[in-house]
Formats: sequence, C-alpha cells, structure tokens
Amino acid sequence: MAKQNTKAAILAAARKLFVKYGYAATSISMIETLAKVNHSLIFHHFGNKQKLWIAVKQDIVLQTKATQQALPSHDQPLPIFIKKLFHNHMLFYRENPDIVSMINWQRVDARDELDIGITHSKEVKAWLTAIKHYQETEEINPKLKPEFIMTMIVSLISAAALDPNIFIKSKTAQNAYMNFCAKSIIKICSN
Amino acid sequence: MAKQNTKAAILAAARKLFVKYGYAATSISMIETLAKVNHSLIFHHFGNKQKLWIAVKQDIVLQTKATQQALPSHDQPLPIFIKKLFHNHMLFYRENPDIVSMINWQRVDARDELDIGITHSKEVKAWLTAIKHYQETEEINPKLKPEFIMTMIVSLISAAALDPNIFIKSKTAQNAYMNFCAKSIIKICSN
DNA sequence: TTTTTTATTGACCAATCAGTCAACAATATG
DNA sequence: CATATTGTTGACTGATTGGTCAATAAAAAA
Repeated sequence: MAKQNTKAAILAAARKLFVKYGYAATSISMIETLAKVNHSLIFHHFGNKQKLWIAVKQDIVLQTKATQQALPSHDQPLPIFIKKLFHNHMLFYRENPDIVSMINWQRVDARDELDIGITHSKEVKAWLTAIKHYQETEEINPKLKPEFIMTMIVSLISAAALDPNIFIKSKTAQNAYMNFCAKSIIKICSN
Repeated sequence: MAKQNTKAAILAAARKLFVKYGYAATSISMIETLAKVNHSLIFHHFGNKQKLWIAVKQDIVLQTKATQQALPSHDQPLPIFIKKLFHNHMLFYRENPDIVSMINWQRVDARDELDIGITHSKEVKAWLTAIKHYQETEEINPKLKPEFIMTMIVSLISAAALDPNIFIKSKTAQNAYMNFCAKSIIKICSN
C-alpha cells in the first residue's frame, strides 16, 4: 500500500470508530483491524492515539468547512431569510453526521478542548449582524435581544439535528417541524 | 467498614467518576482508589462494571425523582403555566447536575439503552394532555400540533440546561432568557 | 453457642492496552 | 548508480484492563 493510501486508510478507520465509540472506547487494535494495516504504522503516521484523535477532528472540521453553507444573505425579506436559515442548517447536519457526533462527544469529554460547533464559529457574529440588520428595518422588533433570538434558533436547530432523543424521527416530519419553528420565530420577531 | 458503608462508598465513587469520565474512561481501579476499598469488593457488591454503571444510573434517577415536580397543574392560565414550566425545569436541571451529565453521556454511548431524560418519561404524555387541554379552552391555537409545541419547549429548555456550549452563561442571564422563551412560546400559541 | 450467611482480603488470571524497536523494503533524491 | 529518506513488518514490552477464587473474618440466624 502506498504512503498516501495507508495514512488515509488509518484516518478513515479512526474517524469511523472515534465518531461511534469515542476516544476511550476506541482502541488502536480496533483501528488497525478496520484499516487493515500494521499496528506500528498507526504510530509511524500519527505519533500516538491522542494525536490521531486530533487529526480526526481536524479532518472532520476541514471537510465540514468545505460543505458549510453560507448564511443566507439578509437583503431578502425576513420570512425567507429565516426559512432558509433553518432549512440550510438542517441539511448541513443531515449531510454531516460525523460532525454531529463529534459535537456530542465534545459535550462530555472532560479531556477535550472545544473547537467544533456553531457556537464557537465566526458564524455567530454574522448571525448577530443579520438580526441587527432586520431590527434596523424593523422587520424584527428592535426591543428584542439579538442574542436571545439567536440562541433560540440555534437551540431549536441543534436539538432537532443533534439530539437522538428527539420525538420527531422521520425526515418529512422533521421538515414540517423545522417549518413550524421558522414560522414561530417569525411570529416572535414581529412587532 | 460495615456492609452498607462499603457498598455506598463504592457507589458514590463510581457515580463521581462515571459522571465525569463516562463508562469507558473510568476504570475499576480508579473507583477502588477513590472509594478506598478492596478491588474485589466492587465485584462482590455489584457483579461487574456494567452492572455498577446501571446501579449508578438508578441511583441518580432515584435521588432525582424525589425533587421532581416539573409539570405545573393546568388549571391555571396559560401564561402562568408556561412560565412555571420553564422555571421548574431550569431549576430541576440546575439542582441535578449529575442527571445533566448522564443525559449527555447517553447521547453518545453506543452501548447504552436510553432510560434517562424528559423524552422517555411518562411526563411527555402529561405534557401533551396539558397542551391539548389548553387547546380545548382555546388559550392555545387548536390548529397547532401539540407535538411540535412540546418539542419546541423541550428543545429550548434542554439546550439552555444541557449544552455547555450555550452562549448565555450567567444564571441571571439564563433566567432572563428562559423568561424570553416563555413569552415567545405564549406568543406562538396565541390565536 | 453453633451454624450459616455475608464481607473482606490478597494472590492470581488471561486479555488487552498503548507504544517501542530493530530489521528490512520501497521510494526519492543526489 | 549510490545514498538518504520514508514505509512496512513482526516481535516485544511493561502496564493496565476487568474479573476470578480460595481463604479468612465478621456478622446474622439457628
């Protein structure tokens, strides 16, 4: 197996396993079996388990950034903006289940530094800018706190996409629910 | 050390460690060290690691249920009902950080059966009953799907209480946000 | 008091853990 | 071509994992 192939195979296998079982419950031997490579190659290519974990996270983040939808432009009417917002994000999470899983791992991993997720991205600032813009045009009630509106939206999307306990399971029902959320946010924002 | 003391010490130590590090990253030796008991006693009292994990979960649930009184009665006006709903749940999660941690562990644990959290409790049925009741009195728009309203409420509370990435950190700000959520839900529910 | 049940101990187990190392093969570079 | 770098292998390590077991101590039941 050529250099690139081996390293890629290890990364792919590690990603699958880490995403599913987390750091502690994934062993090097599990990775070596899935990747079908020699045990030592993992250490040769990635140093140690911890560094491999970080490499996997970076891999996910990188792939994520490529597929990440931009925030809908806010030169369109508020209802359309909000609907697109919900729709785009739901789509994004659906297409990137690995990042969903990683965000959930971050929630619990005491060992880990945070660096994945909406919350800590530059996106947040763009969202606030957009909301403030609509408050200037008075499509959003200027009395409402932009941070609160943003948190609500993020919470609703995250719960729907990230929480495996969510009641609403089927895709179509979830779409209908997202639509309901969008309409609700619009109503909340109105004067 | 007497019987009761030993078993309780093991359970307490295991609870601390499982809550913090999860199942896989907590070892028997860690528990034995923290509890200051002999290695074999853990197996004598709990059988194996998996059973100890289940015992810890049951312990958390048991201790939790005593303080649980989340759902307000629905013979009061809707706005009061909703506000209490948010307030009670926020309080509940704040007073039970262990259950918060366990819910988050359940999210990621592939090995685990779900049995903690709002979603899977009998509470859900009570919530739906309450919402339907308010739809009969037309305080809630009867056209809205009760499941959607409920999911929204659960999502907002859960995100605020469970997600360590939440923007709103301070207690007072969180209270204000919960208040904002309550008002928003009331607005959504209105005809 | 005697007997039975339960608690506690420490020695022991195979399996697995992450990681190293020296030897060798393949490839890149000069 | 020769040399240097990188990739690959398998054998090996000490530490740790969850778990067993027989012997003994303590407590409960008879």
